[in-house]
Amino acid sequence: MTHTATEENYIKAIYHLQHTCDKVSTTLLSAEINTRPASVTDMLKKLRAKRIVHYQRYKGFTLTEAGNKTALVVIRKHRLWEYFLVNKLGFEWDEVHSVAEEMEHLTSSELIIRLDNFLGNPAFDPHGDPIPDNKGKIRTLKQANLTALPLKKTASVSSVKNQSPEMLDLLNHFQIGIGTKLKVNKRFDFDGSVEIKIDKLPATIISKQVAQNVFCII
Amino acid sequence: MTHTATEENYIKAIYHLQHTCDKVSTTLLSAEINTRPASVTDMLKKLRAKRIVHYQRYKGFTLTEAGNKTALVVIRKHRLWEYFLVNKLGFEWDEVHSVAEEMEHLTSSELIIRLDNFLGNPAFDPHGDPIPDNKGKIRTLKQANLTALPLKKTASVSSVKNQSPEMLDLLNHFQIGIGTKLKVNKRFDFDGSVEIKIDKLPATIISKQVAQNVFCII
DNA sequence: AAATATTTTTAGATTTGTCTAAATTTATTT
DNA sequence: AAATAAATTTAGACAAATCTAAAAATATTT
Repeated sequence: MTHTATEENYIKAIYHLQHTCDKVSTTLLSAEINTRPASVTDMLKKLRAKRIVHYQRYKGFTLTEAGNKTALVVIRKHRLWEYFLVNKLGFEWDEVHSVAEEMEHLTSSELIIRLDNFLGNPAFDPHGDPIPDNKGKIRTLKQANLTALPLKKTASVSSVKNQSPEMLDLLNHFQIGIGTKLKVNKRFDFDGSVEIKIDKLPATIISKQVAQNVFCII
Repeated sequence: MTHTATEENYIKAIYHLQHTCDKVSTTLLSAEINTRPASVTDMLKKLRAKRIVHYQRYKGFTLTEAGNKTALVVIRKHRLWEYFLVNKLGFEWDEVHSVAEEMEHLTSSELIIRLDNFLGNPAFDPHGDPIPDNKGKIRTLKQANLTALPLKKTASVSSVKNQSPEMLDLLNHFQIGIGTKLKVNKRFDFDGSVEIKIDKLPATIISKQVAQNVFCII
């Protein structure tokens, strides 16, 4: 069964919200996709008719098995295109999201198979988020942010939670990117800041706010 | 000003039809884009309001200067994506049209600038059709098909008019592609067929129908 | 538990692009 | 030039996705 771009956006949004709260509410989803609650209700009826969501009026909703599968296909496409945009076309991290948002709705499945091969079947997108494989399987990593990492052990940066331009700007300044090897020397209880050391660079201190957003493989 | 994907399809279709007949009719366009004449009339009113077409009821229509510009942007995008699909993702000629048909409506202009550079600013797509540059300029070639080419002079295949899978199949069989060097040895008046010679291959005869579709730089 | 507030849904309207059927205009025959 | 045929447009309807305003259900407060 095929879905419109709008339906796909709803499905993807529900998928993401389900990972923060197990049953999604109308208002929450409406805020996520910038529509009015009434519009969400209308769409939910449509998605229920297509057996994409479990939904009872006034009771919230979740994706069905089919809905989950669809969400993973869309997320796969989104992340593969992000990888393409950054690694082939030279975009920066923070510029690719809105472009990939459009590209994820291209319908050709042959296109995605070939794109995936062209890119070398990447497992993670430029922000470190895992790319579902063509069966919908996600390779997850055990990760910890810089406030939780064991001290004095070299670790590799694997993802960054806040992906805003401001964050990118700061990380560029510290010369931190996905794959950067670093270790945490010390944590300061006063303000939660941490001192980090990257090979060949002088040790620096980064704020708690940043440390909470930078994740490493453990 | 921005246009919907549907509007872009109308604009592109009008552009192409204008190159076969200088004023386009409702029925002709409706056949081209598989809609009913009534739908075309509706869209023409919208495009006229946007100053994309010159249109008087019952009198046919043509693109305005702005309409032409828009058409060239869409065609540029279409052909760049076709180039990408064939030369980077390994699609065959005849498979790319419908995929590019979707990709041409991606809206990011930054994307197209970067794509163009990534591909090496190609001047011709995989079918030999010229790719308008970012100012809308088309580099045209003086071309002649195999029924009109001077005899015994080596020429380079530059484009193919009919781009169906069946044509591709036949051309693959003759080992003719864009850029192939060949010469016409002889034309047969009886059926209009022509004998061609490609370096290192035995001479072969191709039908008039094929010869009319294969164009070379002269 | 009653009153109030919040959330969710319904009802009805709007926009985009399409359709059919009927009316109008233009073109072609006789 | 009248009659017929073909092309084009209008009128009215429909589906998708949205909205506002009002009604209904659920949650929270007192």
